[in-house]
Amino acid sequence: MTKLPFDPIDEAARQWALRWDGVEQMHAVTSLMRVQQLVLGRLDELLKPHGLTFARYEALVLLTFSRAGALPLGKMGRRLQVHPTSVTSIIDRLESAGLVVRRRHPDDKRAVLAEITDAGRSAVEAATADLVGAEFGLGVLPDDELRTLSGMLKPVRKAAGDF
Amino acid sequence: MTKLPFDPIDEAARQWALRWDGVEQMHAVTSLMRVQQLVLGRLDELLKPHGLTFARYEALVLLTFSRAGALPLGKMGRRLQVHPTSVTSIIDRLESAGLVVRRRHPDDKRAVLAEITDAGRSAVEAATADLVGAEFGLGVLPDDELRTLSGMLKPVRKAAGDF
DNA sequence: CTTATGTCAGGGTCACTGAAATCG
DNA sequence: CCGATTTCAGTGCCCCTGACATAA
Repeated sequence: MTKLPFDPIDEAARQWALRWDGVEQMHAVTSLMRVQQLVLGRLDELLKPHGLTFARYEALVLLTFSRAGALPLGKMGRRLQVHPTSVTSIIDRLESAGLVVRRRHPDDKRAVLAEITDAGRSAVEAATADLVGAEFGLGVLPDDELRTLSGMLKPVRKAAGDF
Repeated sequence: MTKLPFDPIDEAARQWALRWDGVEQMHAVTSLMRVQQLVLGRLDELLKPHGLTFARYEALVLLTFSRAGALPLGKMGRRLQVHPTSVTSIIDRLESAGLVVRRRHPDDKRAVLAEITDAGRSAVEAATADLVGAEFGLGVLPDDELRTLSGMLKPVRKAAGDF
């Protein structure tokens, strides 16, 4: 992964404009993909010592936010916007690591609750400290730009039917 | 994937602020991940009829931009910012689909050139028409916001050592 | 009976590590 | 010998489809 003497996306956009429409969209989409990859890579690197991936970390954080420290898997999937089978897989691995336990739902016998353990809570705290310390890999952007960024991405999520 | 009656990221940020720092970063990172997933899903959906994924489409476009319609695999990897083994895999599949052929480099016998075929050029044109027609899944954002978005993402790429 | 919940099997894409062969 | 280029084997991650058993 050598450093290039120029911005590869700017260069691609320059060539793109010579034959096709939508340069702004193309540049933004390509930038989005690349930054997501870079940031996710950095976060996973930070989370690795804690035995977590970002997806598993998000699930653990969601449980931390729930009053009982437990949620049905289906509800977690809808909140985290991930596929039902992915939730099963994520909880499987968190359970193997002892950060979560599966329990039967007291009222609805179809449902399964994922409940965070003490080890899970410790892991979330330690991992969060590392992520916050590393500014989530977005340290180059000031807070007002971060708010602008989030604000511009929201209509995209809304248009896609997220909420 | 049911629609939620509220924004799950706003809700997560609200809870986050009650116990940890870095809400702006957390909100931006989560939004980035989600939007990337949504947009990539849409693009892959548009590209599927053409037998392409977004990664393979990008490789094909890069070849279209080269003067000879051919580039060494290593150079493609650096331009597309993907792992060397991923380039091999991507070219493997493009070659199976008849969109690209492998040739020996005339000067450097270690290197392998990927050369786009006529079928490859047709596929790029057709796929591009579909992507541009769908505004790359970013139709809700006006051009000036797209430029702002790309402009804010660039320092992140630069800080990560992309160029 | 219909719908909702969760699990499992299986396929697909891509990232990465480590090793190897080839050649400059 | 060192380094660059490419390939291959294998692992891990996550997404998705389809089928299934269970229970509301």
